[in-house]
Amino acid sequence: MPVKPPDPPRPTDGELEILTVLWNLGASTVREVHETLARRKPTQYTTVLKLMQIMAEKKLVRRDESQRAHVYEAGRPREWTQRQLAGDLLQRAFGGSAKGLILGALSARKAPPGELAEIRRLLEQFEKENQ
Amino acid sequence: MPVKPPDPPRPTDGELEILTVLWNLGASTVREVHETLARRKPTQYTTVLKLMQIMAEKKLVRRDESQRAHVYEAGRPREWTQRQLAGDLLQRAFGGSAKGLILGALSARKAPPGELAEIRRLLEQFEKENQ
DNA sequence: CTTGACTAACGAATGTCTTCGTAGTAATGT
DNA sequence: ACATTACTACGAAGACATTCGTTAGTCAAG
Repeated sequence: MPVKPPDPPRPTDGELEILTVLWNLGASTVREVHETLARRKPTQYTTVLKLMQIMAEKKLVRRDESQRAHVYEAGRPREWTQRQLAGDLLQRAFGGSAKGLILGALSARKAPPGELAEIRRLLEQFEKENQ
Repeated sequence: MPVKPPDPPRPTDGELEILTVLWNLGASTVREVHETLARRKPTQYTTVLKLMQIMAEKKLVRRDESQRAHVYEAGRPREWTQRQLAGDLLQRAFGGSAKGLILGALSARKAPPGELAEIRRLLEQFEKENQ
């Protein structure tokens, strides 16, 4: 019987920033991630390195050590992690009420009308699936 | 010129559980919060007390010390905190895309058709306001 | 062969979150 | 008055999270 690998834990704030870079760039070295991150805020190279090493232990990223400069890749696709995070907040802060979470999101940042229309289409999609 | 009180920080997981109890019960003593919490998971009284004391320092809760058993109250209404948390996750994990967050939430937990209809009404409301 | 650049690894310091034991104090009952 | 109960306050321990300095290995150029 195959053993199912356990889900990696919820990423911390710092870890999520690195994952975002990896999702945007694809598999990258520490140097590439550091360069991207350092553009937005001052960060030491070894800080990024250490964080990514820990993330590898936690299985938040995969590491390819075949090259001298190890190549890191996000362990889960962006959508999977986003679903986890949304579901987690949904339970912890909204008692499972998707309506509450959506109201909170829309109140926090007024979405432009174009996006609202997209969201409406998304919703119709879900209603169709669930009928 | 009046000084605006700074926003309290994002509550941690444990703090959010306590806030949820306070929002449900209204102003309460540590004992009341502990009793409610202990029903769901084993927790020491002093653990809850300590957490609530720290939350008072952080202004996450207000404390009325006029009675021997201090009375605590959530520092911000539930909706305000929910909006903060939703907005925070929106920025950190979804690059500000409300559509992404909503997709994540709906994928994480299939909402019943009744709730989907409510969400659609909510959306129409927002489209009306934004036109 | 030596030097310098690049990289991983490690250890330590600091801060935060969570938990719990202990002490002191006020209220209550006998 | 004394013991018991109900609180608050405090300190410390353990687990993470974050940051950074230092060391050591590898490689290429001079």
